[in-house]
Amino acid sequence: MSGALKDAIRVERPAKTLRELALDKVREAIVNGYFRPGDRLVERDLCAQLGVSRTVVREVLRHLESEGLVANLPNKGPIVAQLDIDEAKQIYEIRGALEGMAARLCAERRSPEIVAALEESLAGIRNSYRDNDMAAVLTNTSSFYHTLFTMVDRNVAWGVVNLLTVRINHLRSMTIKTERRGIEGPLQMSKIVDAIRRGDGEGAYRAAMDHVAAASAIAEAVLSAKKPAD
Amino acid sequence: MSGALKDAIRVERPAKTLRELALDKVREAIVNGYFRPGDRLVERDLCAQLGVSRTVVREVLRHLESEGLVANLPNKGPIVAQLDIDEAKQIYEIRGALEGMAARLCAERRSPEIVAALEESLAGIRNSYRDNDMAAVLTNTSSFYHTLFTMVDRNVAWGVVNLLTVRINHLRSMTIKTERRGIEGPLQMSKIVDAIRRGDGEGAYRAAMDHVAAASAIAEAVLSAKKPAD
DNA sequence: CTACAGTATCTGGTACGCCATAATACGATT
DNA sequence: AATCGTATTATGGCGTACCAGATACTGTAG
Repeated sequence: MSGALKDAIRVERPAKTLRELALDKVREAIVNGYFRPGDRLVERDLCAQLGVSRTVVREVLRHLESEGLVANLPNKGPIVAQLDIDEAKQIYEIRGALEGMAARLCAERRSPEIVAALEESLAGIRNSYRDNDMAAVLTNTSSFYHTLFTMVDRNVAWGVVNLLTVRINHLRSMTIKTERRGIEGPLQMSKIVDAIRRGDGEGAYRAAMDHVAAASAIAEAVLSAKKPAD
Repeated sequence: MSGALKDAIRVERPAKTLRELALDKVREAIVNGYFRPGDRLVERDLCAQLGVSRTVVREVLRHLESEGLVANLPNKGPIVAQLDIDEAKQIYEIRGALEGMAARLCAERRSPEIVAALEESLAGIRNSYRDNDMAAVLTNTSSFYHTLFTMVDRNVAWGVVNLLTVRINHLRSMTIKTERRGIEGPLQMSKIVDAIRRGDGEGAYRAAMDHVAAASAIAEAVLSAKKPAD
């Protein structure tokens, strides 16, 4: 029994540690707003709510801190990180640079598989918009970019994008609900796919940049409209 | 006593928690090779070596894990992450995209302060090369890029670059020792500064990309020359 | 009504113990 | 002697209890 075959019969084990489960739970809770920005995250309360020990909770908080989802006030403890408008714009800008890079690489590869995979994701997004299922829009959008990166073996960049994206997730869920985004969003993304199909690296780069730039502009509008009332 | 004045007399406290100190120590130990890639990081041993409790050690390991410096084998525990050549190339590529972006922004701002600050860092690098002080070369190079990002208020991107850079740190220390790097490195960086000085955004972008591309090529050569013997 | 002391709350940190698992060594059985 | 089963050990995962220091809150005395 040699090499790759050995993995085939490997027994699938849960393998998830309690800490990982707790991490996912808390991250999810933050991302979809169960914990609001600025909320204090009291260790012992989390212990009770999650049903795990302080050891686990502390490790989870450290992890989320290094992800930028949680901020730590000295001698006061962790709170859900606040997202200021400048930081959000920076994140969109970085995503633009990286997604543009990935789009260019996809275009230069001229592979029909890539185009097919991207179109499948895009169709999923259109369907989700039609069904008004905003959660599905988000996951399908993620999968679109996931294929964009992984098809050209850029998993590190994908990891970075993912890391940054969770920090602006509640913004994302607001931007996609915006008027006209249901039409313009998929339109911009199809421009990316078009450029990739015809092997136009520069065009794919620009199209990807345009798409996040549009999202950034909407996010800025949403955010500055909300903050003054805050 | 009102407002800003209150901070003036504030007693400067260490402020660094024990965990942060331990984090820095371990990261440093990994980055400059005290712990080699693949080494197991046994919690209880680290407790003894660092003189802290297991709780702290565990939090530190989690943090380094999310930084990509430590990998966790299921049921075996943490080891120092191995760096494969493909991942290194991806990291250099991302740095190219982000540093190029920052350089372009610097050029577009046309501010003499930026040029002055960059030239100061560059002079530091030249001096360090002349003195054959490789550690100083690294820190000065970091400071060069630090100013590149912070002068245009791109602290998030700087954070990303920093995060990625630690993962290839031992590569960096090998590339700068390479023949001719002491001449070509600063030369390429001065091209970045030149482009910024004349407000040439596209040129600055290309120059920054060229610089990391060169570093990437050297790193690839170093890495592929070393791996077969491994 | 203000100042101050006491108290509750919470994090940062430590110590210790228990359990599960993996690997290894050891011993027994055929 | 080879194989199989069983202790032992090492280690991570997890939980609990405790203490010190900082902060926020509160009630009381002047």
